Parts: sequence; C-alpha cells; structure tokens
Amino acid sequence: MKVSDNLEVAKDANLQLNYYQKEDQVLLAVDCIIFGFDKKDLKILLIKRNFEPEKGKWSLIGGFLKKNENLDQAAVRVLKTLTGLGDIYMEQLYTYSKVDRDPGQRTISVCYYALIDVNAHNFDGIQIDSASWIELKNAPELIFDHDEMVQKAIARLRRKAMTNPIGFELLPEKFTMRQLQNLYESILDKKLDKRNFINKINSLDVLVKLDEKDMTVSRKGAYLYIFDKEKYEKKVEEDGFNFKI
Amino acid sequence: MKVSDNLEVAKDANLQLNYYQKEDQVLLAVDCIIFGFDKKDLKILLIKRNFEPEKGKWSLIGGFLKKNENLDQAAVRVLKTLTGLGDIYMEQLYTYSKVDRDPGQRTISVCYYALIDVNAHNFDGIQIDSASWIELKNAPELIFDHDEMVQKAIARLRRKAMTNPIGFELLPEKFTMRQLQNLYESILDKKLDKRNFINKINSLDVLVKLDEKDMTVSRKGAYLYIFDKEKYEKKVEEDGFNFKI
DNA sequence: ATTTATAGTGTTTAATAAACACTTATAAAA
DNA sequence: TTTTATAAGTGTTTATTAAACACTATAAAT
Repeated sequence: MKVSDNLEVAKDANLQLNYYQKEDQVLLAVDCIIFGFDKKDLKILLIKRNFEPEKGKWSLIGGFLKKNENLDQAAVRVLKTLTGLGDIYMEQLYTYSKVDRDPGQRTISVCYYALIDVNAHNFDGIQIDSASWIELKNAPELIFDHDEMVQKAIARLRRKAMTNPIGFELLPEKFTMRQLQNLYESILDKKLDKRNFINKINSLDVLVKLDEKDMTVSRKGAYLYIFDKEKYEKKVEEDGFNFKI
Repeated sequence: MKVSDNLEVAKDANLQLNYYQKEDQVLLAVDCIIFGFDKKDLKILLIKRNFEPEKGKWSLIGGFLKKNENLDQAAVRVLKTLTGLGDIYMEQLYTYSKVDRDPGQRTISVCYYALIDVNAHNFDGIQIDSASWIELKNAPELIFDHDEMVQKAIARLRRKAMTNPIGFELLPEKFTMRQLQNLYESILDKKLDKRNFINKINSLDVLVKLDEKDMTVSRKGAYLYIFDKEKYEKKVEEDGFNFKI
C-alpha cells in the first residue's frame, strides 16, 4: 500500500475508521522516571508491583493515555495520582514500541522524566504504598524495558545538567553551595573541584547569597543561596545559557 | 482511578481489553522529516496533499504504525515507500499528541527525522509524484503541527551537528572541504571561518584526503576527501567524540 | 584555650576558540 | 602565450575558557 493511500483514507474527516485502521489502534502508556535529590543522593521513585504479570518486581510508575487528554497531561495526571504533587518539572523523553515489550498486550509507552526535591514535599498524598525512593546506584532490575528507559533518562539528565541550571527543580528553595555541588556530582557521577565549581557558578550570576546560614552541616555553617529566577530566565532568552560544568 | 488499578487491569495477560481500554485505544502515526543536502542547500522532502482534508496544502510524509512492527520499522517503511530508499540514518524525535492536532480523528504522531544525500541517490523509486525537495529557508506553511515538528527537528539537527560529524549521512562519499563547510553553515545558519573550520576538522583526524580533485567548482579545483569510518567509530567509542564547531 | 569539621577563597597554567589576509593552481579568455 | 578570473589552500597571534592546585576562617563542642 502506498503511503498516500493510507493517509488519504485515514485523514478524511468524513470517513469512519475502517477495519484495518481499527485493527492498528493501540494502547498508549505513559511511564515516568521520577528523579529525586535527597541531600546527597540522586534517587528514583519505583513501585513494587502487587499484581500480575511480574508481581513482586520493581517498575516505573505509569498509566494510560485517555481520549480527552494529551501526553503531557497524562504524565502530569499519573504523577499527581502517585505522589499527590503537581507543578513538577516534566519532560517527554522517548517512545518505546517493541512489539513484545509488554507480554500482556501490545502497548506503546511514551516515557517522561520528572525532577523533584524529595525533602521539600511531604508525600502524604501518595496513593501507592509500595512506592519507594531508591538510590540510583542501588536500583534493582526493572520489568519490561524500564531499565532501558532509566538509562536514557540518566543520559538526558546528564546532558541537561551540562547546559541548564536544573538545580531549580531538584533542590529546596534555599540551599548551600555544597548541596548544589553534590547534586551535580550525583548527576555526572564524578567529583568536581570545589573552587572551580564555585567560580563557574558565580560567573553565571543567577544565585543570590543570603545572610542566613545552614548550621546543621558543620561547625562553621554554610551560607544559603536562592536562585534568582528572573535573572536566570532573562539569561536563557538572551544567550541560551551556556552552562558547562 | 488509581494508577495501580489501571495497570492491574491493563497488564494482566489473561484479561481481554475491557470497554474503557478499548475506548482509549488510538491510532499511532509516524511522520518523517527528511533532511537532504544538495550542494549548497539544506532541504526537506514535502508532499503536496492531493486528498482531503487540507487538500493542496504541504505536509510531511507519514503513515500509520501497524500491529506487527515497532516505530523504527514503521518509519523505515514509510521512508522506503516514499523514496524507494533504505539504509538511511533515522532517529526518533518526539511524540505529538494534542487532542485536536488532526481534525479528522484522534491521532498521536511519533516524529522521526532522516538525513540523506539528495544527489547520491536517484529517486526513480519515488512513489508519490507530488513530493518535492524544498529549501528549508523557503519552506511553505505545513498542515497540522508539522511546522512545530520541523522546528524541533532543526534544533535537534543543530545540536547533533555540534557534537557529531553527521556529514557521513548528508554528503556524497567523496566531498570537498567547501562542501562540508557549506553543510555546517546550512545547518547552523551562519558563516564559518574557512581556516578555523579546516583546522578543526583536521584536528579530528577522521578524513582521508584523496589525490583526486573536483574540477567543477573552480579553475584550481578542490581536493576530494572521504570519511575514515573506522577511525571515526573508534573515536566515538573512546572519547564520545567531542566535536564543537 | 583547644580541638574539630567543613566552609570559603585566587592564582597559575593549559587548552581551546576566534580573529585575521595573502599566495597558489588552473582554466578560460584575450 | 600571456593575462585574467576564480575559488582553494595555508599559520599565527590573541582572547577566552577550563583545569589544576592548598591554605585560612569560622563556630561549636569539649
């Protein structure tokens, strides 16, 4: 069949779906990789399945796209349902479509990732009691192609971290330089030089140093900072933000 | 409904799809942005629709995912059907899902982009006579959200061009330095300094200079080069290829 | 007063990027 | 055969950015 024929039938608003097209309809799942930063460690939110198939195995959270919503909305809904939280940074990652990726039925999964500050929110709204924050380094094997999804999400997060100050989303409102550096070290999975890091961050000119100190981390205490969101967004517009760590 | 309920029903291999899930099934389209490089210009392959809706308007090529194939295969099939060509570099870009993006029916579109050397292949195999190579700069308005797709594809291509020697795919086997520079200038949409460009390319050490000259471009003629694919792939493995223009 | 733990702070060197202009080879024209 | 026209080819200097490197400061606890 020529592509044009296919399009011709399918996209004519006046035609009902014919048999072949109904045949080709599929369920679209949305799976979410939820990254959380907790003081020193980068974690992901996983659930232990209490249902078949793959009962007892670990998996990402997910749901199905509904007729009346787009994928972004579906991802937000899934996250809201699980964590009770809205207003979270989310971004579409990739769409997975191996024919037998879900042995139960043909499902295509559009994968999203989210960034969240584990400590800034309480998770009373959490709906699935089998959900846990797991350190990335110790993450168990996941069902289906979820491991592949996580790997791709980490790669994306890393790239993102090299060009955008993503700390906004993963850190509490007030944070120390050490926390910010810990975040980047977690994401990039390597040690950074403290002085070079601070010099680089300061040269960006998007942080505001407060008079306040976090006295829990050391005798001396560490100054707290906040992001200057306005400056940041202005910079993004102007020069696309060239932020290389 | 809780996410877990949804998953529980949906992913049980022993259950048929229930009514609600059948309701939520959608058609998955694949749309392709096919970039071609033709001597000096970056082009995309578009078709003029000879069917409703939006008859007479320009559009990307596309088709629908079938039950027995994955998305990569669908994209390859669509490209093959249109151009008669296989073995083309393709990459998934993004999935578009606005509820009313296609006024005819609910369709989610997974977008791919391909890179191709316009001159190295003849398009006798082309199946749609309304398909044309259009210079990116002069591209007409496209149907649905296809303009958005093209914009995203250009952004991706640009990022890719900054970190990978994509010339492999877009140039003929033998090419001149000027052609390579033209390619990068087209993609990045800016003039580059000839000497700096050549210095940078040579420092990568992935080209082989031939004894042969292309005499059609000037009185003096210009030396032809080929990519050293082995060296290139070794470099990719070793240091991830840090190629910044 | 001493100890202790982490915060805070600059400079030097190396690497990379950017700016910059003249000569050369050849075919075509005179 | 000489001249002319055209794009190819070729290095150096300067500016910017990245990387390497070690000591002092502060405040709480003892």
